[in-house]
Amino acid sequence: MNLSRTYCRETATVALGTDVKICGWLDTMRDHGHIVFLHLRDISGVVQVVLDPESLGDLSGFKLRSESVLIVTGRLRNRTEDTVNHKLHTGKIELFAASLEIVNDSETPPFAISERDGDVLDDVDEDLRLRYRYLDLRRPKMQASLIKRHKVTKAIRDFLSDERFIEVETPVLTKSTPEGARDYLVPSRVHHGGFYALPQSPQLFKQLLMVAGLDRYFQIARCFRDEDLRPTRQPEFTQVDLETSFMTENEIIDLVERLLVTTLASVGVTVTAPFPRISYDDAMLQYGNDHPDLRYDMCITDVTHVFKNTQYNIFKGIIQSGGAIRGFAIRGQSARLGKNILQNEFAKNVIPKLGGKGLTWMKLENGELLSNIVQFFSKEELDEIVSLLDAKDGDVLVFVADRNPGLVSEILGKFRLYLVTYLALVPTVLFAPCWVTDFPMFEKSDTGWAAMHHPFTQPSSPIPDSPDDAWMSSVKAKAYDIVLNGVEIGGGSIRNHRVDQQERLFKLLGLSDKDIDEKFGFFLKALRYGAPPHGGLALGLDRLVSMILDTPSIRDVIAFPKNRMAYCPLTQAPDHVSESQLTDLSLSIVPPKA
RNA sequence: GGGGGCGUAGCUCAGCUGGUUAGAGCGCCUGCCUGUCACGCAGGAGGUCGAGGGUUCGAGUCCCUUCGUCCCCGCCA
Repeated sequence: MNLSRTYCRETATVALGTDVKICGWLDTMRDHGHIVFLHLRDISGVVQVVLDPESLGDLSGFKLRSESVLIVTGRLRNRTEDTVNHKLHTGKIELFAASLEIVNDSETPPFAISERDGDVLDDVDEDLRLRYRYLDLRRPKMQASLIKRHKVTKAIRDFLSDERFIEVETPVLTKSTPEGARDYLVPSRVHHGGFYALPQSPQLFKQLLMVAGLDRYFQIARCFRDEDLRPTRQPEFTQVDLETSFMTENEIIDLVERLLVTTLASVGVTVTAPFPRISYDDAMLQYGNDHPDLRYDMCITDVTHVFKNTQYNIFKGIIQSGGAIRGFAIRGQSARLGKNILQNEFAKNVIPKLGGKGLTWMKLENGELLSNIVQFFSKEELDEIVSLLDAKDGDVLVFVADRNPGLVSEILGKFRLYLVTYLALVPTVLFAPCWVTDFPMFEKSDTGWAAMHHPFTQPSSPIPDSPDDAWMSSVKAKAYDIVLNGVEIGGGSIRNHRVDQQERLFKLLGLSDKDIDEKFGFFLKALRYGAPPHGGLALGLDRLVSMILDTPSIRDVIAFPKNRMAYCPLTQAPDHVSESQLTDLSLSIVPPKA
């Protein structure tokens, strides 16, 4: 029989009585002595194979072990009604084996690969999974993740290609530039003492492509940053990097919204454009951070003015010293949040850990505000609070007051997210994207002013000849972040296409003429040759896919990730290199400082 | 860089205020079994309790050091 291969899952749709050949791994086996049932697994799924001495002879000749590689031919037949497996896609049929070839044996794997009855085996130690990643990736769940990632990537490529974007590769060996994250460095053999840097992003190259007139560029680009890792951070990660000429901030936002709507739809996730837009200032006030999770309400409201003339001394003192009072409503949780929890757990325990001094809480029941301190407030004050927070019976109102207004929102923002977990709140929608806009252009650092987004971003107004601190601290950037479910999944900006503005900006950021020339001379030169207005954005592909699949870490959507220590347990990289390699590079290893 | 959790059989874990020979489930090995699908039944192997040191008559358990790993903060234009 010279049969072509059929994938396991597809045997369900092949006509009964057909002879087929399937290839894959031995998933599970049920040996009844004179008859053997086994599940054969390939990337498509699982199908039951029947081994019967009638057709195969003495079965004891087969050394069958889990994860052995088998090629089986035979005839597809119906199962009898009482032997149908409803949990299996191919559960109505089975393959009656005519031949069985054990193509390769397998040692007993260190952890289970079969998902059998839908078992999820994610609780195996991650280090072990990474050490045997090729086995981990054999698990159907992990394969499904990589397949979904592929679909997302393909949808992105298709969409952008249809929108006249051109995919261009940029160098991985490039030049180290100041600011930003720590670079990964690659020593040069040919250029004694010289180092390449791996790109933190293709930022400068994509801008040069705009100068080149490519008009619309994109790349599924690997980026590298040598910083400490997190569940959402790997030393190398993938960005959907794009840049356009002659487009405004609004046009880019619209384009990226359509990109995300289309891409997410391709994997069954629905989001509707336009996405809400929140200014940086509003986000900081209402959610306490610049990446608000809009799946939940509990929006923070400033109520400072309500208590201008309050008799409550704590509030009075804080207002008099320039502080703020803010709060939010926890909807319909009055019954679950007793006085004991609110006072002894939240006010005395949780809020102090978040950096707050205390928590004022009130419950609205039968149209009346109840709390341990309600008697200190006037009826007008209480009525106004109810109105401002749109409080209803069953709501719990919580307030934090502090002399530092920024801290108030920060604490409440953290408390809000704490409550989501504590109360196991159900999100109003599964996927809640939003834009955060109007970022400050600059932020204070230890050494002076730093660019909040990056030093190629255009300020919302031209840089004056000699800007003062008031201008520096108030000017906004033409920068925008895209946030999904409280995670920043991308960000971008309109860039400086005018060389005078870009030079001025570098100087404001404290770069010397020499630094500017050495690090960015080539780039500034390019801007002098007819650089068009341009701007773009980069999306974190790993984060996006991780959110779609709701995995705890982006490691789960990367085929071969590094562990928390930026180490690869599979290949054992990084590793020492030979003396001769070091000699070629004129390097020597200095012992670490004690 | 700071803080926290974890480390006991191949895997996931239990092991109390320190006390005989360290257990369970799954997996693995052997045998039996003709309709199972988390097959079943009978038997078996498998442990330097991460490592080193200390306290103690006695340490998986307490203390110190160290290694590994995960999480939070710093950091991440």
